[in-house]
Amino acid sequence: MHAKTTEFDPELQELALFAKLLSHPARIAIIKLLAAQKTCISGDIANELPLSRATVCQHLQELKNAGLIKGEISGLNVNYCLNVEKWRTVKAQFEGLFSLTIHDISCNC
Amino acid sequence: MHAKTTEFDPELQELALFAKLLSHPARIAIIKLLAAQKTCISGDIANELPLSRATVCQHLQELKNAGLIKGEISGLNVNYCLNVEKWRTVKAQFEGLFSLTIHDISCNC
DNA sequence: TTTGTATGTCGTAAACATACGAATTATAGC
DNA sequence: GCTATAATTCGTATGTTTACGACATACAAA
Repeated sequence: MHAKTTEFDPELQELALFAKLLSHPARIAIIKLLAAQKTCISGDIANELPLSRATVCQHLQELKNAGLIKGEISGLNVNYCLNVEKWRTVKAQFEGLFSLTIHDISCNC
Repeated sequence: MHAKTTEFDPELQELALFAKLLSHPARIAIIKLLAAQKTCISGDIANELPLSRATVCQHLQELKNAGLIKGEISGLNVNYCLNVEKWRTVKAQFEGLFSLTIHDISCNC
């Protein structure tokens, strides 16, 4: 994050961070897989995506650091799942933005 | 956009691009200002944000290139406004994501 | 036509994101 | 203990974003 972004309203900063999480198709794909419980296992997730294991792992860590997913070691595998609590928070933030009342009557563009 | 992102489902790519638009607090702030019609004029928008005019202009162009806002010259000023049509499209895409049914019962994390 | 004001573009520096091979860690099973 | 396997971290190359001063453009009004 650039230094300047900290000068914005904290709510705006948080929403921008959530948006950044969703700003790569791999991360959206991961969230969708986990929501559908098609697979939990790191390797299986990597196999579903057109990226190397290393890159997928990087995206997984990004989602994990943000608290949006949780990971749990199970033998040789690692199971990931959505943090439903956090997902609800993200959803609520976006819904706040999208429920803005739009006053576009006086606009001539 | 990296070459690899084109290998994902086009719907996912589009949503990721919309998310990228919202991934900077300045751009969210601009959208909120325009939605509230607090101001339309480029210079006034710049004055509301803790960034230089040049940088704000860059963010405005980014939103404009994506079709999310429209700009119209009016004498010395430029009036911007939200493209309500496009905003509805963005909203619908996100709502699609957030209306995912979550199957987290079998997950132990 | 000159001057001032509002915008936008250019060039560029610094920070950040994406991607992956190679090395590392950690567990399972022999 | 060894070996195989799964996952992650490291190092690094490449591309993108953010930020802004300086310059360019375009209109208005003196």
